[in-house]
Amino acid sequence: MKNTPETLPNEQAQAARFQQARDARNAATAQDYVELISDLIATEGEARSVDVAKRLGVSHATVVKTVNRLQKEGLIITKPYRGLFLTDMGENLATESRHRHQVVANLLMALGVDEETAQTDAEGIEHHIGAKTLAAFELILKKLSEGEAS
Amino acid sequence: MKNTPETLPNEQAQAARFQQARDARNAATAQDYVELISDLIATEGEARSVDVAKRLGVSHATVVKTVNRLQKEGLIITKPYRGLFLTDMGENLATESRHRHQVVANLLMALGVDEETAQTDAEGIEHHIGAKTLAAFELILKKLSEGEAS
DNA sequence: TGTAAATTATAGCCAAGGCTGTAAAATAAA
DNA sequence: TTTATTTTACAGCCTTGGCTATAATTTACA
Repeated sequence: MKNTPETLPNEQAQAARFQQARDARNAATAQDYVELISDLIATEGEARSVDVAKRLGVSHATVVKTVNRLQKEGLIITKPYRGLFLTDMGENLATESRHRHQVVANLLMALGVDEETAQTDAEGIEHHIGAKTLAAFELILKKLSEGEAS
Repeated sequence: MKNTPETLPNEQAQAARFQQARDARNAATAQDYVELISDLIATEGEARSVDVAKRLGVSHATVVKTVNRLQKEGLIITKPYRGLFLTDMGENLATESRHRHQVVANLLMALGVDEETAQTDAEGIEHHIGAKTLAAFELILKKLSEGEAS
């Protein structure tokens, strides 16, 4: 079970990788919120913070605080007692995030992972998929769907 | 570009997914530290906090603080001016994390992603790969390496 | 209409993980 | 041996993202 490398990557390169992972972690919250709000509006007609809290599995106080921040950042609009809405920027981010999520989940399932596991792991993975990796995933899925007479 | 779902997942199920993603995020730091310390010891003979800081791309003060926490958690041992060491628990976590990292990076490359991108994205993705998904990835890689006369 | 329930907001707390700046200790070099 | 450099440690600050408890507001119902 010895799997240590013989050499390490270049110092700056490695630091850049970790930095990118940290950036992705920090961006994840905003993506989760706008994606969920967009989904709630699409399926339920409205997105109330109570429902966001329930679906994220956090307290409503946490949601209120985070929503306030995302509102300042220009992603969300709140109409008190009338639910949460997305700005154009928020809607664009939601669409993009949802797409990444779907691609990741579909790829995992194509690789033999069951749906529930795929959905769960995709929830974390999606935030760390760069443009190149996303393109590679899409290409694989396209190939598989074309040659689906396997 | 409308990709909204018609229905939402079950509320509890969705909350559990987000919770798991948050748990993975929280565990990521410890994994990054022990993995890097283990790699440094293997390749350089020692792991000093200065080098950990440089390779993570954070300040040394941040490393000191985090190392103190991980020491309390029983993963790391510090011998001042003699570098950082891993407990058995830390070594086990490092081995496991490194393995996951390698599997993820190899799979990305097998799917057509270039090495640098694979390494970067793997740095974030690895923390969100559950046992089932890891097994699926390993199976794919095994199949590919067996039928490598493609 | 008036009251109960639901929803939203606020206050205050905590831990993690960043940072800068300063101090101390050990090592290396003059 | 003294001095300079490197390494480590510490103090104090910030933001994010959690929490509970309490308050305020709105909606819904009796």
